[in-house]
Amino acid sequence: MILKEAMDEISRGIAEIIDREKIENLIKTYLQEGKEYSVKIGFDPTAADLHLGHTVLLQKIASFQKYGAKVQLLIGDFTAMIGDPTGKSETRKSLTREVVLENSKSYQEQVFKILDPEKTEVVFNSTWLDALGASGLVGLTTLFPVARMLERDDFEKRYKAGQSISISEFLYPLLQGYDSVELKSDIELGGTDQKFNLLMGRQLQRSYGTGKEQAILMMPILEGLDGVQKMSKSLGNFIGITEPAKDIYAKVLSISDELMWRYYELLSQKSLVDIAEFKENVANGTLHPKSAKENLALEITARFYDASIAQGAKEEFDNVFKSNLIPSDIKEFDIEDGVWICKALVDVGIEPSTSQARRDIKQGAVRIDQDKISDEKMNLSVGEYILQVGKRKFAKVRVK
RNA sequence: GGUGAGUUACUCAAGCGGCCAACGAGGGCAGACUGUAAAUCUGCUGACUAUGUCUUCGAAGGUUCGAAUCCUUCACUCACCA
Repeated sequence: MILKEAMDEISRGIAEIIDREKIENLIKTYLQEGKEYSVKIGFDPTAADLHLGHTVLLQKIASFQKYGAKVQLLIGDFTAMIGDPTGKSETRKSLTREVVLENSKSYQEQVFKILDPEKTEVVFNSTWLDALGASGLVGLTTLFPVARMLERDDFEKRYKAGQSISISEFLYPLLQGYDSVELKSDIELGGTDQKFNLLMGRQLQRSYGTGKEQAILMMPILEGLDGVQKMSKSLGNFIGITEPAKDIYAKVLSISDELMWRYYELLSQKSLVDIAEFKENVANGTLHPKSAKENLALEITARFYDASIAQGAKEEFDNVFKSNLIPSDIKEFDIEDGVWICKALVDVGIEPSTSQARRDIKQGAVRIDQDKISDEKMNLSVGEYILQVGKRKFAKVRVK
């Protein structure tokens, strides 16, 4: 009974599972005998900020922690220096060791907003990969043929398209797989884009005769705010978990209706039954899609803050966009008398250049104290003004 | 190592001596319509107090009144050959 509950929770939203039976047995054994098992999850500390895309995986791991998982949080400090080629259409530049280590620190701080630190062990793969040495590395490479390596989707594409693939990129999956050998993981979690690498771990565990073959559970890749490409920092379509509450709220509300259901499925903790009901109600017109989205935004915001802060973010949002009020916490600047408006807009950081400012004024996108302006040559005289560009960029200036 | 092709703005991609701050597409920004949704329509999309000036077409030189366009060298990428 409890096992079924556990498996239902574990299965929610997943993309693919390899060796489901094994996972079920591990959980069953835990429930019966209290025996723990290890779950590996790898993070590449290439970006120091976690976003909602990462939390899809983290939440799944948190579920495992309820059912006897001892989590091996692997910081790929060694492999990050190579750079994972996954999903990249071009060679990725590698990071220096210092940057990697610095990133991994802030990673850990953020990860424990979701994971239970008591049941998590943080490990660095440089621990064993540094020690592997050239001979160990060569040994590892003999276990896998190039032709199989080229089967990997992105390698295949790049190879056919005549783009360069460096040898070090071949090493990446091997080393990541080798981590599983060292950690003797029972299960490894990752995104679907990691399938090849995850399977490599399973394969290598077998090749090295560890007596284990990790089960694999893959989560779908969360689309970013654009709803098309995967959420990532470099594409700028992300919601960071350390962002201010009002930004998280506003960003969730800006996603498309279609994407909202995806976020519900992967990020909300509401039951699937509830979500199906929302969906139906929206379809038959009894629930406005905006309301459904507001609920989602509140829930997600509250996860990283709390319910009252989330509510505050909502009110702030409604004030600004429904009632056209000015946000309460806009930045203030002191500016000298007689400053050219375009210059002022650049100085307070809501326009990138005076050229852009001119264009926006021409298009009626710039407002002073709520009134559209059209004279791009005007100067600001003494007083206090609210400058606004578009719908969401504000600044308060005091001209002296 | 040899031969050939290529390197253009955020991305893709035209241009191959002046009409080029550089066609087009995507993206982005802004406006209209809305629910800061989608779809759609429109404008903008190097910088500069600006009917002009300046810096951009891999890098550095050169030819020319004039170069993204021609020449030389260098760097990088790709293909075929070895």
